[in-house]
Amino acid sequence: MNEQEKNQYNARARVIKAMGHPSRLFMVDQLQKGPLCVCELTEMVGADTSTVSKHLSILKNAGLVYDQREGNTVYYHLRVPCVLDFLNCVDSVLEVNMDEQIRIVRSCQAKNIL
Amino acid sequence: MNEQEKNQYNARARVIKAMGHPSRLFMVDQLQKGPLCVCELTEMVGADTSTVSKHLSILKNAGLVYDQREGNTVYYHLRVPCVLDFLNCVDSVLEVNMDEQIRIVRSCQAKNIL
DNA sequence: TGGCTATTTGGCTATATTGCCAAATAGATG
DNA sequence: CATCTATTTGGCAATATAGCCAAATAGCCA
Repeated sequence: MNEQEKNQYNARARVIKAMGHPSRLFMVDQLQKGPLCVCELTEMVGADTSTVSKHLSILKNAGLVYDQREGNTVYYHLRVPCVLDFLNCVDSVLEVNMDEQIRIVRSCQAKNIL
Repeated sequence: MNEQEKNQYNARARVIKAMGHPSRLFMVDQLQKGPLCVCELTEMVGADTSTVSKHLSILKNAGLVYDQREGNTVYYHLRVPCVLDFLNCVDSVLEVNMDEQIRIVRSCQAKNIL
């Protein structure tokens, strides 16, 4: 990894890291259906408003969402739609993991270890 | 987010978090071309072997890679190919961010702020 | 202006992550 | 068995992240 590659992977990792948190991932997922304000997301996530606001600013800094003020409520929009495929891929990883777990359990059962 | 949803997003976030590190992302990217041993990856990443080994175990625990021993070298394989699309999506986010930056700079130039 | 609601920011503690060194383990080979 | 190479694990210090409360800010409306 030379310097340029390092920078590139740093930038990429920053975007991915922004999604690597349950609440943030949930919010990104919800925003695919349409924009939501901080108060709605706070309600849905079930955490302190300040916490949700900070999560949103992380997503915003990563370029995943943008905000739009309307009166004194702020609506957040998903900026890049391809994030949907993201979740599909992650779910397929989880599915493979699950299959693997089942295979291991079965093999233990066959050997009478469990 | 009810309890079940919370568990689901925790599991998903764990997989994504595993990729949210420059070195790990780089390794996943490299492994798309084919399996590599720890020593090769260590060389490519340019960090301590123990560091690289720990990164690989994180990827392994997330179910993104699997390992296969051959003599006393261990080869790591990518387990789920869809991760390629992942990077494409991330790059498109970065591209949008870049465009945004340029737009902001231009607008400042137009207003003679810079 | 003053009060009201929505959101952001500052500050703090608890917890998690990172990366190195040193030591342990696994397998090959003399 | 001794030794060598490849890898993993333990331990530690530095740093980053998370989430809450309190305080500040932004925009309404009387």
